[in-house]
Amino acid sequence: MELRQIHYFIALATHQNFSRAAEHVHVSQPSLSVQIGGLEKELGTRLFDRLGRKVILTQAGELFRVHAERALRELEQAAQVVHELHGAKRGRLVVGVLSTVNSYLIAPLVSRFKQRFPDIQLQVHAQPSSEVVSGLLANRLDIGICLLPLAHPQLTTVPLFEERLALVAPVGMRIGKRRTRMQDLAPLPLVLMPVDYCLRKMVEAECAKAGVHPQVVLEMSSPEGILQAVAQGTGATILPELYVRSRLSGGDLQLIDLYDPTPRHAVGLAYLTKRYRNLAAEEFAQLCQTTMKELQSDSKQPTASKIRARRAG
Amino acid sequence: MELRQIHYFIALATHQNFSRAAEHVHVSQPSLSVQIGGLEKELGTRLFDRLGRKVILTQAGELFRVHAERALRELEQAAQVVHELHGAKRGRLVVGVLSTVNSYLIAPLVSRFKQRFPDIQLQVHAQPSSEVVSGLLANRLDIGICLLPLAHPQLTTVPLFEERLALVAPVGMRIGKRRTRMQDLAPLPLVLMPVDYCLRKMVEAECAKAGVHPQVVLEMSSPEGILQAVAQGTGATILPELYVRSRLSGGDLQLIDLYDPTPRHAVGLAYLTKRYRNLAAEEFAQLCQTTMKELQSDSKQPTASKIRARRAG
DNA sequence: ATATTCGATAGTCTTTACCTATACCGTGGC
DNA sequence: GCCACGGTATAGGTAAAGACTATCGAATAT
Repeated sequence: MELRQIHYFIALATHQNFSRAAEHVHVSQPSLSVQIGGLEKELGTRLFDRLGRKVILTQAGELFRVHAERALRELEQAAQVVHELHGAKRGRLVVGVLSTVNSYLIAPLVSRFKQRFPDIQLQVHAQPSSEVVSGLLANRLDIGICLLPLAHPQLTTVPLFEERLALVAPVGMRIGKRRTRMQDLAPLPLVLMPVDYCLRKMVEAECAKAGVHPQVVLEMSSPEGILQAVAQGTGATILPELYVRSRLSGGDLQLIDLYDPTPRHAVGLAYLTKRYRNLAAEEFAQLCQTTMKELQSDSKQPTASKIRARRAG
Repeated sequence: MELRQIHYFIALATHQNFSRAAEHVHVSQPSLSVQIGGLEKELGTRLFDRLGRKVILTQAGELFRVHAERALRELEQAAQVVHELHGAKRGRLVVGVLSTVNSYLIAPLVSRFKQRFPDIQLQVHAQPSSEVVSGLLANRLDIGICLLPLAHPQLTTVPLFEERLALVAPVGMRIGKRRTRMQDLAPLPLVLMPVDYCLRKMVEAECAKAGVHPQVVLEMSSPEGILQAVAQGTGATILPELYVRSRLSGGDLQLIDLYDPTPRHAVGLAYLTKRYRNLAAEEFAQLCQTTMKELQSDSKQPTASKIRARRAG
C-alpha cells in the first residue's frame, strides 16, 4: 500500500470520475487507473464500481474511505505539529541553570522569552553546575547555563560573561576595609560549598594561588543556606557578587571586594553538540546573551564598596 | 512524504539504531538512512538526535511519532475492514424483493442467510418488480428478485423458478369447477393491480391470448389488499399460486387453477452487471437458488384442486 | 593505542510510476 | 440501427527514485 494510492483513491471517491480525479492529483488518467487497480488488487476487492457514467464506491470502498481519510488527516497533522514546533509556536524547552546565576539572570530572561514565545512551555531547573552537565549528557536538558571552562567533548559551550566572586560577611564581623586581599582570608572562619562543588574548588584554587589555607567552619550545598548561616554570624563566605547583591536586602550582610587577585569565573551556555536545537532553543541562547549584556550595561557594575556606602547613607 | 518513510521512521524510533531498524524493515542500513534523511529534509527539522551510541527522537520527532503511528494504525484498519467485508464477516446487504415472492421465499431465505453470516446486516425491501429494477439501476440495492424477462442491458438476471398464476375467489362465488379455462374469466368481476404493474400487464396479456376482456371492478396496488377485497366478495383476482397459498388461512377464499393456457411468469435474481459483488452478495444469490429448489421439492407443487379437497376434508 | 560499532556518502543497478498512444466498451444522438 | 463520443483499461517507452555494495569517518569500548 502506497500513500500515492491513498491520495488517488480519495480523489477518485470524491470526483467519481477517473479523468477528473486524475486532473486533481496532477497525473494522467492511465496513471491513476493503474494505481487504483493496484490498490484493489492488493486488497483483493473492488473499491469502485465502474458504472458507465459514474464511478462510485463499493461497500468495501466506503469502509476503506473512512479510515483512509483519517490516515491522511493524521499525516497532515504530523507535518503540522512539526512545523509549529519549528516556528516555536509550540513545544517545551527544558533549561538547567547554575543555582547562583539563576537568581539574577533568570527572572528577566524568562519574562522576555515568554513574551516572545508565549506558547512554549518553559521549564527551568536551578542546579549545581555538575548536575547541569550531567543533565545535558543524559539528554534531560535542552540547554544549560553553567560554569566554564567545560572540557567535555560532547558539549559545546558559549561564554556569556564573567562573574566576580566577593567576600560576604556578617555586619558584625570586623574585616577592616571595603576591599580585602585574598591573602587576608586566612584568619577568617568560612562557610563554603562541599568540596565536590565547582565553586568550592574554584575558591580553593584561588586561595592556593594566594598562598592561604582557608578555615572552613561549615559546609552547605545551597548558596541560599550559606548566606543565612553567614547572616547569623557563623562565618564569612565567598560567592558570586551578582548573586549576593540580589540577596542583600536583609541589612545583616556586608559585601567586600576581593583583590590581588580578584577571583572570577566564567559562565556560559552549554548544549550537546550533536543534539538538534529547534528555534526555541536557539532563541533562548540568543536571549541569554543579549539579556546579560543589558544587565551589565544597566548596572555598570557598581563595586561592593559603593554598595556599602549607599546602604550606609 | 511517503508511507515507506513513515514505516522506517517508526522502526527507527522503536529500535533507536539505524542498523537494527533497517533489519526490521528488511532494507539495508544506508537505504533507511537516506529515507530518514529525506523525511527530515522535507519537514525541515531533525527528527532524531544521532548521539553516538543511541539514536533518539527529538521533540519534533516525538510529536511526529504520535500522529505517524495513528496514521499507520488507520491504514491497517482500512485494510482490515475490507478483508472482513471480503470474508463476509461484516457489511450490509440490501435486497429488493418482489412483494408476492417475498411472502413465501424470504422467510426461510433470511433465516438461512443469518445463520451462515450472522454479522452481515441484511435489509429486505418488499417492492413491486419495477421498483426493484429502478433500485438496482440507482445502485440502491445490492441484489434484486423480480419478474423475468428483464431486457435491461445493465442488468444480469438469473432465472430462479416459474410461478403459476391462479384464480382466487371468495368462497361464496360460484365458479363451477376446480379448474377454470382462461376464457371463462370473461364474466367475472376482477380485482387487479393498477395497469402499470407487471402482474397486471401479464394478466391482461394472457387474457388477450385467450380472447377475453377482463372486467376490472377494483384496482389495488398491494396484493395483500387485493386478497382482503376478494375475501369480502368484491370480486375474484389472479395472483401467483404460491403467494396465495401462503395467505390461505382465513377459510374465506377459494383457489382455482387456471388452464388453457395456465398463465405463468418467471422469477429470477437480478443485479447490475458491472457492480462488484462481494462474498455476501454471491452467497445470497446461491442461497436463493438452493432454497427455492428445496421449497419446490418439499411441496411437490400440490395443485389448487388438491388444496380445496384438503380443506373440504 | 587499537579494534569495533555505527551512521553517512558515493556509485551502480533495478524497480516502478509516469507519460503518450490506442484499444475497448457502453451510451446517447441521428 | 448505425455512428460518434465520453470514459476506462492496456501497451510500450522513458525517467526518476529506491535499494544495494563498498567505503569513509567518527566515536566508543577493549
